[in-house]
Amino acid sequence: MNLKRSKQRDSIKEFLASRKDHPTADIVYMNVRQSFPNISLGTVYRNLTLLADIGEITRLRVGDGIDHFDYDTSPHYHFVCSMCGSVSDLNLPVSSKMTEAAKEGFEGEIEGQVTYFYGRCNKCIQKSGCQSALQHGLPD
Amino acid sequence: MNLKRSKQRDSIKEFLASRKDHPTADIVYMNVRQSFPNISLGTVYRNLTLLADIGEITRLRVGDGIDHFDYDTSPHYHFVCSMCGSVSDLNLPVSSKMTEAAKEGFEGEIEGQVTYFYGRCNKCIQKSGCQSALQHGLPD
DNA sequence: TTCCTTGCAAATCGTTTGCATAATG
DNA sequence: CATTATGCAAACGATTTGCAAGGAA
Repeated sequence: MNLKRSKQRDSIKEFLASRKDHPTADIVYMNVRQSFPNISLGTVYRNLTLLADIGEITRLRVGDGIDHFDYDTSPHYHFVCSMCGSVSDLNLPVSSKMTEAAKEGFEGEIEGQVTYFYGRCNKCIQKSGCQSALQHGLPD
Repeated sequence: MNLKRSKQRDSIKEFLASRKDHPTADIVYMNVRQSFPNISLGTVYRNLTLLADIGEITRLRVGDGIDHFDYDTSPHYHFVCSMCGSVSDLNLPVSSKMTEAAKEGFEGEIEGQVTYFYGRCNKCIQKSGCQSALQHGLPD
């Protein structure tokens, strides 16, 4: 399976690299369309999946049913706002202690763990004088 | 929002209580259908959502894009097999240390965290012999 | 010229919802 | 009786896929 460069894929990578939040496929689509008005959603999905498969980006599944994508593939934790759904990086050292602990007495191979934190982001706290009914599908 | 008992809902709860794995809506549907041949998938979804909302069961989102449901609402960790997709309980004490650590220096409210472990379950290890890392998101 | 990539549209998958009818309290 | 729950089917949103045409090596 040999890769051939494409301007669309380059543009998708470039856009992702420019953002510190973690855009969804649709956000990527809307933005890349400004440089490539004819690009299709399918192409965006195909490239995001491909880039994730070869390890150039990370696919984030944070429980809202929508995939988010992160240009930063180094291990770090994420925070998900239950009100607005925004995803951001957390400044918290990554520890493998829990994974190690989980291996104890488990008959099977534990390769890793997924952890994300949820709550209310700063912006939503400040807005919250007015009550927002919009809840995301995160466990309470 | 008053509840009225229904045989279908009882049956769904009963089925869920009988399983230590964490069935999807479809699995619940297929099984409950043996007692209620006319039950619809919609009813199963409606009841699972309702039960999760009132806290009688837990909705599990483990990154496979399919919701799993757990009759056990007490806090505990889960293991997801990357090969067969099965979800099982882990015998690992729940700690809030990570959540506490995450709150440090974060401008926003962290309410909790979601953690699950992944790898290969015992059954899949025995079936797969030597070929190990091949199935893991690598391009074909 | 090979075969990877694209745009487009249709298809898929899990889940939700509108509606008329049935069941519950 | 006033509501809530159901079965059915259609609608939904996110993602994938088949195909013919375009583009890179």
